[in-house]
Amino acid sequence: MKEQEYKIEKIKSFELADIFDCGQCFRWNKQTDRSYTGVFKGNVMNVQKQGETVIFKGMCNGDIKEIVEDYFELKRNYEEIKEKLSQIDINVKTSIEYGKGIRILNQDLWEMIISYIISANNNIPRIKGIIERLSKAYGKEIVWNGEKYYTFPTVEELKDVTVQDYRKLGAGFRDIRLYETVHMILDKKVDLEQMQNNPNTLEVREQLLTLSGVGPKVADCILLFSTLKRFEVFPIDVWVRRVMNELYIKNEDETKVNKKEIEKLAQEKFGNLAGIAQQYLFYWKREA
DNA sequence: CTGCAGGGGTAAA
DNA sequence: TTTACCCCTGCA
Repeated sequence: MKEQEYKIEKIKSFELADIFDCGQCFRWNKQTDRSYTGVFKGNVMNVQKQGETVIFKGMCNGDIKEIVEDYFELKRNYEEIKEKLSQIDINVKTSIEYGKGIRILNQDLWEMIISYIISANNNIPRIKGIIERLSKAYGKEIVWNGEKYYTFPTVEELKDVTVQDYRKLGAGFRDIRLYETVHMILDKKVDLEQMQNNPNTLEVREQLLTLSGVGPKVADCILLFSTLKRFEVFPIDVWVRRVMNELYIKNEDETKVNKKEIEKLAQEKFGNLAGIAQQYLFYWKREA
């Protein structure tokens, strides 16, 4: 672990608020100077933007340039993606103008599984609180600039955690699901490494669905936001249902809109970029 | 101030 | 297809 800094000038498709507040991550917090600080993959990092320059500073367990390029997926050409999606229709185009700086982060698979189980029927401030307390209780401490930070606990670090312990952290009824999923992964009932190497998205999705607390929406979020990086999936929550109904389906009772219908529509319209389109639409509709 | 609905779903009935 | 579930917030 050592303190490092990395700077990128003239960066495109990179806005801090769009990236960190679009609902994909739970451990990045806005600072009083408008920069964001977060903990990921054993690193603590602060990101600030000055004009078209982004400055990354942090306590990193490797070369900061490589860590940043991997986590923010800097090789992915968002200019091209946005160009392509903008041609679909005026709604998508508007949503992209609104969230032009969104990038999907390459987040740890294991962390995403646990985080999105916690997210079920829950709101963001509370989700963040539970994850923070979980990390503080079972993760490793990193001190940086006189502040204490905590890494997300590994599977092994949660080995002896009981259902009651999760309940005490405020996880609520998700306690048993966390416990069961941790043990399914520990016992290799589901093999994350194998999952990471499996190119068949439907197969990986089926495996994720066997985990306790992982239903269709949570599975799709894991597929999209983790290192699995499957951009063809389209997570459907109440907001996505709302925006898809408003823009395209126009059913007077939004709760009656069939999920299958939304999925089909998303596949037809957005194809293998459905997941990214979902992020632009979701962020646009929820913030505006 | 108290009461109550509802939230970025899942699993069991 | 419907319902309960933890806990916090917003609002009557």
